[in-house]
Amino acid sequence: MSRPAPTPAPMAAPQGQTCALCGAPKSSAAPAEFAQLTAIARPKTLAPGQTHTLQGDAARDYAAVTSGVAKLVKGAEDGRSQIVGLLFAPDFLGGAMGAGDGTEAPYTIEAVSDLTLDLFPRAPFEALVARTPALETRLMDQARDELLLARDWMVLLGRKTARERVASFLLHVDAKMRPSACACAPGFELPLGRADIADYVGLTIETVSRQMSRLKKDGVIVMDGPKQVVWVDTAQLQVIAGF
Amino acid sequence: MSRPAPTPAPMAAPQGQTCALCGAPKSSAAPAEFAQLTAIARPKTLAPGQTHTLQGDAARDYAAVTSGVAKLVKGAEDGRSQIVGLLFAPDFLGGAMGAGDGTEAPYTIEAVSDLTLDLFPRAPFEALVARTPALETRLMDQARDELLLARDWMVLLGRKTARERVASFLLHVDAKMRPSACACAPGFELPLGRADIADYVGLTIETVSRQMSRLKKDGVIVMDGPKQVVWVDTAQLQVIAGF
DNA sequence: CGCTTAGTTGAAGCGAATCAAAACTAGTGG
DNA sequence: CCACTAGTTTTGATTCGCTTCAACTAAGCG
Repeated sequence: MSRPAPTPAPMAAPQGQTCALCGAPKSSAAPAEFAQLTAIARPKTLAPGQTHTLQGDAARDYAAVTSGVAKLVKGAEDGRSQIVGLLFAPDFLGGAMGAGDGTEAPYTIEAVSDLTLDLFPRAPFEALVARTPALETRLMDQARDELLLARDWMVLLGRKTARERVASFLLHVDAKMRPSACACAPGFELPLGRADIADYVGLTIETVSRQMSRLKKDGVIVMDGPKQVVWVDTAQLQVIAGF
Repeated sequence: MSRPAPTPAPMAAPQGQTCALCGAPKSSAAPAEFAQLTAIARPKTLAPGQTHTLQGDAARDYAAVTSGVAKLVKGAEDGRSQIVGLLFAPDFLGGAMGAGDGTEAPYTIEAVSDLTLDLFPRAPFEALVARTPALETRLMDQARDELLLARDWMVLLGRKTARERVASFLLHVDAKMRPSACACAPGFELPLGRADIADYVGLTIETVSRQMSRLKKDGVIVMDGPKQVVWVDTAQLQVIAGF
């Protein structure tokens, strides 16, 4: 859980990303290799709750998150659903499409917060990748990172207690929302509501709430309202989160 | 769960794979593009329980399973462990190594049955991949398939009941062990013991055993001893396994 | 034949889900 | 600014499914 993520090179950063809290630039400029990406990018904006792709639809374009947070959701006809991944800027929606042409998308992509995407039409994107080895490498790296994260999450879902899951989740969001470059307050805003957290860690809303209350009571986290995390004892959380 | 897997081209097949049950050839000959792989392959044999790589070790070589079944295991210092993937011939151990050079392996690779591997030393393998686009594509496809499977398993671990998990597991093994080409008896041998099944589906040995007994009692599966599955009602299992 | 290991079955305990209701937050309009 | 409402979060009481603990059975092997 919570690998430090060795400063991921941004996939596409037309405008410089800035920290939502302190306004400091979040990532350095995109390497020259990726400049051509911006040429074929088409921007798209989504409000919270809106979906970009539905599970079962044909996958049309490739896409990258330029701001906000999106979730990948699976399952659900009888109400049960599981979030299989969260996407923060500047993540790329790589594995989000099925194999070859016209295969149906394996999960629904939904905006959690206000979300902006860069869409890359299939044909020109694949052509660009074919003649840009550096880009292909990045794609491969992202796929590997996603796989490692998915498997970490398998351990969480298969073997961890409710307390451990919530602690792990907080560490994960902390790492994603507060890059080392940003030196603002030692807290962050939760981009997800309790229902989404529950879907991500495989618990119910009530259990998540109870565990959050317990962490507050134990002084491991300090909050201001249900979404604003003012302070976290990272070391302590790591102990609680377990292996 | 249990996507039909559109006849995966074998990664490396020095000798033709044969069905463990009926001896029929399991997969067609390897495409010409992959012939050079066999040139750099070094075979390795492992007995059940032996490990190929330990979680935390430096990843040395790439590898492919040529026969038998291997498991990828995570976690474990306090006894809890989770199997994050099973490898059947002719699977490739792609995501099994960390990033770049000398990064530590993210999980332990252990033989479940008698296992034979083809090892590919890092340098020549990467050189070969760099000049063989078809191979690179195969690698990418495998990574994507593994990611999809890992996320299917996240749904299983996060949201399914014990009964659904065991049914899903049986379907998964059925699909892996009984390729459509093989027309032998409508059963298969479980390559894993109850303990490994439990680690894979996130339950305890006892619960797995109970659910298996229930499936037998309900007539959904017929067994001869604890490992030999004589017959399965695939359609019924799919209903039980849930979405 | 005893020993070991794997699997099955039973009884009791516990952690998370479920059911239910109160407290809080945010948005809207008087 | 405050009252009103809709949605979210928190808290409590109870239930249920899985785990835990424990005994027993079956198969492999010196």
